[in-house]
Amino acid sequence: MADTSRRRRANGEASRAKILDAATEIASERGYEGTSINLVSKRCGLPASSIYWHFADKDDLIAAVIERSFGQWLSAWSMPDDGTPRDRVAEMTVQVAKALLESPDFLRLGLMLALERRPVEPRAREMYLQVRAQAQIQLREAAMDMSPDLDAAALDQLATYAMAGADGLFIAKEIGGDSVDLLALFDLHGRMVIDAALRLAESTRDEDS
Amino acid sequence: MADTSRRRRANGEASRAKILDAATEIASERGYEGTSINLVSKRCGLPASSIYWHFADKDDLIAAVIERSFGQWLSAWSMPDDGTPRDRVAEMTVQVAKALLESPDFLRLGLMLALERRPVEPRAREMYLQVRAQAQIQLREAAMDMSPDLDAAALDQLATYAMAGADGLFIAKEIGGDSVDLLALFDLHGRMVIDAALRLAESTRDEDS
Amino acid sequence: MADTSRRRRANGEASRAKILDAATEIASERGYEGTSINLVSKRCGLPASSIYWHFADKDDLIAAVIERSFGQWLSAWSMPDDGTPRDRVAEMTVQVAKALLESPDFLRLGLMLALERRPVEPRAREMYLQVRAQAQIQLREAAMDMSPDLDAAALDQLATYAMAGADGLFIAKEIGGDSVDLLALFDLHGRMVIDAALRLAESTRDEDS
Amino acid sequence: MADTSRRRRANGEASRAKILDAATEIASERGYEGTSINLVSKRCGLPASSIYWHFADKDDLIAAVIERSFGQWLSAWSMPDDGTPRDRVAEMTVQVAKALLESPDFLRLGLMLALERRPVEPRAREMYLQVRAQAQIQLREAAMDMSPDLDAAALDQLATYAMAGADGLFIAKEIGGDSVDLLALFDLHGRMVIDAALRLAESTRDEDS
DNA sequence: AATGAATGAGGATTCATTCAT
DNA sequence: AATGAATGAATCCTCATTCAT
Repeated sequence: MADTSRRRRANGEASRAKILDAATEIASERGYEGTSINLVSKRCGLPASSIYWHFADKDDLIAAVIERSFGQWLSAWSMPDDGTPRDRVAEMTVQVAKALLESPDFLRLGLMLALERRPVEPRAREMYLQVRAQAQIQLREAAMDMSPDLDAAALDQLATYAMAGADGLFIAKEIGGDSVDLLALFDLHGRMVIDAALRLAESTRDEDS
Repeated sequence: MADTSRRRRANGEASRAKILDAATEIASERGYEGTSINLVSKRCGLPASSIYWHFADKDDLIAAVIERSFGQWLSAWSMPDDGTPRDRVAEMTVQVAKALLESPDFLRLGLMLALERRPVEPRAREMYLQVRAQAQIQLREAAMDMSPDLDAAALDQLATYAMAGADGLFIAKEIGGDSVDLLALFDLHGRMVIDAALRLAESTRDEDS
Repeated sequence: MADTSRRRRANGEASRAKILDAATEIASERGYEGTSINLVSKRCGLPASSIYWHFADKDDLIAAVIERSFGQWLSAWSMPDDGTPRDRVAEMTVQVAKALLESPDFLRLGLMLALERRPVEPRAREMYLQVRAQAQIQLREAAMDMSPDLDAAALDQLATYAMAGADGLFIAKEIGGDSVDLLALFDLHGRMVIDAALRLAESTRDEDS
Repeated sequence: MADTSRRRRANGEASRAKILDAATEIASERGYEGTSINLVSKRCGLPASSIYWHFADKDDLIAAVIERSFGQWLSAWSMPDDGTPRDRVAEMTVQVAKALLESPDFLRLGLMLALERRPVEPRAREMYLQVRAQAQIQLREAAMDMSPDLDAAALDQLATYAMAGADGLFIAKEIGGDSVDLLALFDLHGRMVIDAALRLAESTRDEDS
């Protein structure tokens, strides 16, 4: 009896989660426009009108998808803080690669949203871009940690290049499927980024002298 | 009178072009689902039914968009065939970067299509993936040209990495806008790919010995 | 504790009043169909389900609005019982005009309900029409008081004309806003009604002779 | 064959008219909110989506209802231009009364729209109010024609009073049905308005002396 | 006395597509 | 070569109402 009442009370949250699960699946497969409320309703078992009890509108729903997925994604990797800078970059690279493999939904939907340029920008796109910007800052800090001599522009370039590689490899994996060895490619990318840091540091020194 | 009839004939192609222009704009802004025939009709000034005179259905229209955009994209760059391998890679890198800057519609739409995973896959997606696969083969050949010692797996990896960088940098430019110096990043990427080729060649030799 | 429980008890009435306030506002702005429970819920701050605790259904709610508004409206004026018949008519006219100015909600909603002709007639419409019918009887009695010689048909006509003027002037005020001097127009109307009574009395005598 | 093709070509207009007929009926019975596109669709036999070929949206549809009804209404009466002013007023009064009896839809819907006070005012309301304003101007001119001595304020008052009477009597007829002799009441109203003109002229003269 | 959650029916509107001309 | 008109299915979302707590 106590359980029943607890379950009843908790149903709100449970339903919300069921809706978000369904919406995440569908949105990461078909993008913003392709995610119809009806489809979500069928997938989660609740009537469409119930979705509107939990979310103001479709925009709100998909923004919530990004928000929740972001939390899960964040918890999947963390900046290591011991070892040489190189070791730490290598470790981080592996973590990011694994995170990409484990929860591709977030990135796939995010990239689709990011590529769109519709007149009224969905709130979800804005949220995803903010998340990306934060990640970029972390990458820049890691770059600074590794090559403290680099100037601001070089750090930006490095961080952008590092993230671009991650995005591109993710897409390669999405398209190529099992024929793509994401871990090996990320390993290569990690080493390339370290090389790039050295190269940029060199050219910085050259300019100074 | 003769002029009029000639113009009438010519209008067929002109209308087709107007429709494709509108559809390209919209599809590269909003993806496959977001491109409604009605919207295209409004943007190109022709009634929706006229679109169906020129194209069998929506799928056919968007496939035609990819087809035409691909032609334009192809004509924007060509594989150089003189100089050292390094020079040729560098030259090609610049050309690709410039082509991305000049006609981003093709890649933007292509990537959106590639990321989507809907049950009935649009013909346009299939077309884009084929184009991509061809490009990958060319990249592999360029890599073999540059480092003839590499084994098949290494060549694949290199071509995949080169293309991933291009995709990722394109996305960075799309999101970052003017704050991203695409040419400089592509230049960096070109050099990184050459380095990677050397590195992979080294490790191949190490394994052999 | 005693206070709390008392306040809890009192909240019942207070909530009911808050709901009725919101419903009155909305219904007099948008009519029967335009008054959605959700809108009322948002305006009064109570959840929709709470509205159903106080009222059986939407029909019941709007009927209650009419009922309460009618009470307020009634208390805003009373039939004077001294002076000459003319003075009493004049006094009543002013009172009605003032009541219209002070609480236009009742009449606005009432007239909207009266004009509608939907298959299932709302209870509120029925209530409003009854109130109107009673008012008409009172007007007829006032007319009889003033011109005792008039026959039944003339009395009906006079009462109808008097009320029609009031309705029409109310509408003029609603549409014209500040540019309409309702008191002056009601004053004119009052005098016209008295004239009409005399005129009808004359023609009655003419027919008799 | 010629007939068929003509009819086919004319179908657009015919469908538009069928839709407007149905919408007029429903809107004048149930007001703006009560007029659902689905109901109109059922009444006119065309699918709901066809209504959107002819009208941009519901607002546009109901505005078109007012526009068309207004044309029909206008053609139902015209200002007479011979006889004494009194005769002309009397004649006009009869015409207005008959027009009210013949096409009550326009006025009923118009009054419902006029009474509403919703945040975003329907275009149809705006149109009805413009029509009303024009009618008021005509009434004012008739008043000036009859009592040239009246000052501007008195003319406004007179025109407002005349129109208020018409509105009020229309409502009385709507509510009272057959028990209300609209022609007799309008006749009374016409005479009252003439009396009022004299009265106002008198008081104007008094003030002057 | 109140409310969070749910729900089926219906709201307006857009969809891709067809067809007669 | 083109288009006005039509159409059924689907879109997002709101409706009045219920019910367990």
